[in-house]
Amino acid sequence: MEEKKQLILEAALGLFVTYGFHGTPTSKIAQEAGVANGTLFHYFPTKEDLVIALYVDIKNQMGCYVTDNAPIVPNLRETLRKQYLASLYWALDHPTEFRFIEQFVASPYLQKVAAEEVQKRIKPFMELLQKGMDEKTIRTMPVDLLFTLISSHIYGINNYLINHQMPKVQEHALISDSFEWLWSMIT
Amino acid sequence: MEEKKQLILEAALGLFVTYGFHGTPTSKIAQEAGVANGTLFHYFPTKEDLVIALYVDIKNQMGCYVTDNAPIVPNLRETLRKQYLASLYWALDHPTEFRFIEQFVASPYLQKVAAEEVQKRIKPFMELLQKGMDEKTIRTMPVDLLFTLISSHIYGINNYLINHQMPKVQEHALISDSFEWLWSMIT
DNA sequence: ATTTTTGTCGACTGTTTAGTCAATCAATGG
DNA sequence: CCATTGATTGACTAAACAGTCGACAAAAAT
Repeated sequence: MEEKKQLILEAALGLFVTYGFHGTPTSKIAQEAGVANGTLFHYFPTKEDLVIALYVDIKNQMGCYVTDNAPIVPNLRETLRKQYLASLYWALDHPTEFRFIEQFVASPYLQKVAAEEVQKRIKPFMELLQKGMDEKTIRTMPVDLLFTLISSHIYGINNYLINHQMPKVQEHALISDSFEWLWSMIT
Repeated sequence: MEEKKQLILEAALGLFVTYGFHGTPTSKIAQEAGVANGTLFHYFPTKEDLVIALYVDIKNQMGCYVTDNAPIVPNLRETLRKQYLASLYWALDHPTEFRFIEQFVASPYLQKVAAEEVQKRIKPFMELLQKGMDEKTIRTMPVDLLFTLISSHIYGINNYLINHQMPKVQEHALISDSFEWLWSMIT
């Protein structure tokens, strides 16, 4: 029965984002999830385990969404564009999850999650970028610098979108434009 | 006698970055600073006050450095370049402070610090960007979107630089290049 | 039918924590 | 030289916290 585990993760997510890791007692998480205190520790031996499990879970969700909705096609630019849009739309649809990720990666918890765990999902994407540089479409630079550049661009745009509510149409136009800007930066 | 206040801020900075806000008891901060527990609360009535004071203090330091080292000159591109470089070099020289800022802005604490406090320092910079758009040098877009784009670019580059140690010469070359990339994105 | 495993509960605990307080101490100023 | 003010101390406390435990229930396995 994984149902309660899910409830705990969901409750933890909301509380962490609102009050921070420090300001969220496990007791409140259990209460919010509608389970007993002990149940929480049955699934997550320590609070840290819970935090990290939540991170891994969310990263997986996002990863699945992107790989499902942004297929790799022959054209590099189109592939990249699809991945870019998919990432942004996922983030827009999951603002709470996004905030959690932000909070997590800025915290010392990040160092507790294995590097491979982080790298695993993004490997195909890295190879895509590398190919783009090999065929001289994309500017030559260390591939993980390029990745950092793209990631922080997405983070930035998303933060802007979160803080400036606007109609869907306008939102879409902005996202579409911003990819062009990104593209002109890296080519 | 502001000396002890400074000692407390310095101790807090190091501990927060290493253990996070939650993982750092006020008692350890006082101990590390070499002052009594009560002294800490004499200067900062609550732990939250301390965290926020530290944020404001660091933001001020950074702001001073940039305005001192990156004068506004007639040429927009050069002015922007100077500000860009100054920001990055400050961040490179103050990795701990930078990490703290990252952690802070991702945390719920951010909402406790008045918006004006945040906006105050960057106002001249915003006006600079607005002027660049008015004279059609820079792409037309909401000015705070442009600001977000530049900020996250700097954050990204800095994160890369922190995680990939390299000789000063190479570092400088990369920073110089990355400004060109940024410039090609926003013009 | 009986044992074993697994999930669930919530009262409980030992520790840790933010914050208090009454008592000194240092400095300033009238 | 005293009075007032502000800085400093560290022992103290009340509350909050992460995590434990023994009991019970439900399901699975034998």
